[in-house]
Amino acid sequence: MDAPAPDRFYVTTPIYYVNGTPHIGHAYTTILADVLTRYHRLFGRQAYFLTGTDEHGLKVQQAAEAACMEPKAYCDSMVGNFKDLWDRLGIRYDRFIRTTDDNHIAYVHEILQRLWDAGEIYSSSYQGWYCIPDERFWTEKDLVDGNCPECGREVIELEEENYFFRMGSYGDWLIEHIEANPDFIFPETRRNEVLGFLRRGLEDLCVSRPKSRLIWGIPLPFDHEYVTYVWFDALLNYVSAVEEISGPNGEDKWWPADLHLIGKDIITTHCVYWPTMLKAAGLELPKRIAAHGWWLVEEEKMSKSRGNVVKPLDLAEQYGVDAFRYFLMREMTVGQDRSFNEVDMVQRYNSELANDLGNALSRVTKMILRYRDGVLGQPADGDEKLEVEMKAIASKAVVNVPAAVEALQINRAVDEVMELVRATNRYLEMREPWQLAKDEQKKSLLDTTLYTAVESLRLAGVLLYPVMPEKTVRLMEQLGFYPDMTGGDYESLTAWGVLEPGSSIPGGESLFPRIELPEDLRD
RNA sequence: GGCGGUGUAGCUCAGCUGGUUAGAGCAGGGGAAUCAUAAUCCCCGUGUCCGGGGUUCGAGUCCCUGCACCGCCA
Repeated sequence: MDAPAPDRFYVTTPIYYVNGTPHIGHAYTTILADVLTRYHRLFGRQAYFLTGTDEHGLKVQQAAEAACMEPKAYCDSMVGNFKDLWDRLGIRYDRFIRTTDDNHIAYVHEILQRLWDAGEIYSSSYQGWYCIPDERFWTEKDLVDGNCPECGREVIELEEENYFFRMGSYGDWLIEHIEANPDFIFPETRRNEVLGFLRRGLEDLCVSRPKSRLIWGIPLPFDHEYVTYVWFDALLNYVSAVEEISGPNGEDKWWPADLHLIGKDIITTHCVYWPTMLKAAGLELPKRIAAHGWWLVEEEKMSKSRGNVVKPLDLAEQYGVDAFRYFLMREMTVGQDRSFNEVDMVQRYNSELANDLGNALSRVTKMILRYRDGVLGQPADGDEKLEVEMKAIASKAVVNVPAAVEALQINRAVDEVMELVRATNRYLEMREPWQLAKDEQKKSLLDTTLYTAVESLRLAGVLLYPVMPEKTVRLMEQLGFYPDMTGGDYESLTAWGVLEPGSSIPGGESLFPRIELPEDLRD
């Protein structure tokens, strides 16, 4: 599917179960979506970023009961946990969908009715072994010593009428689709897993729950004694959210999504259930589904001085949101697992953000202030070797960053920028502007040097903006550059020589002050 | 047990369709410089590229096999 880069980018996160407590996994997925959205806007595309909460299901029903609340009111009280966190993490989504939203419910009804009318859903009886605490059916052969294979607890035999979606009839079609579209599932290892799963044969999917077992759900439009299976409800959010803004004639069309970001735990629902549902409903399939890995959080040593276990999200408060975002994007290869710990984060911060980037900005702005009264000088016309090299490295980053982002290699994109930053420090050592400043004859070369360094850092700021939206804006401001980063004209933003000679370079406070590693983490 | 993946410097990892003396960042050692956030820059690696076979003029890179770890399924 080598389609040309679309001018629109629609990205989704999973909708998070409203009953849960947000943790680093949620934060990572959502930050990644935010970063991708900002990158695509920077590249000149329109972008739409959807996240939200999944609010139906037995656990919510029970938690609400325990709290003596109506389920919806309970959800209302919980949803802020996510929204507040996203605000604190600098995340700007375009829509926060809740599966209890009226228009979502209406859309789920519409699709269910369509599938029912088309004979894609049928009624049948189902017999199996049911684990009450896990809300799951098992077949006879699943059972371990007659108990639930997942939790080991007792199961009861249950037979009930239910509604089934003819998912099994789409197995071959889906295999063909995945084979014909190598990018459909990312990374490849997950793609192989899904293919392996499908080749073992696909069964129909139970899409209903009798109200005797579950009340808190979307009623089936054709049988009010049942509610919709939560996943069937939840998955449809990706379409329902943008369906309502598509305009009367679909002129503002966002579906199909360009990218569903998911964790590796929900691959089957997204890579099997979801495409077959869409196919049966006559809707287009998402362009790509990317499953990322986990942040493995080590059990931090309990320490007297700290008193309790450090949670990753606390580090965002402690060291700054942008530093936290930087670390997550910098360290994680999308698709793989990664361990998270504070020492690594502090070291990465100090070495790359404080020593390399922050210090480069500091030395350059202070030299301009000191040698040139804060005014950017005129670079020489003719390019000498060092300047030619500097520009080549910069334009390499300008080219490689979009390619890396496109390939979901955010860590590589960041590395490209850091190479530019390191090259800037190297360049300064070669030119030694502090020596040039001592000699009136070398005034012109001094100006050229400072200008070249400023432009390099400005570009680094532009290219890192999606990862660190707040810090990079301050970086650019310190260089007297005040672009509108919400839209984006990539070419003009990243063109060499955007800053006018004679413009003032305000400088400012240290962007990334060095961090002292807390006592109890040193060794 | 079946399918898939991974195994490269102390650490984290790059190495596309096989081709010059196997690379980067970090950490470590030495030096230079002093504009800067005691930051920066330069120099320093005899690594069994997991082991063993094989294909090839030539393999970290392909094939077979063994081991270890991981994932999905059972």
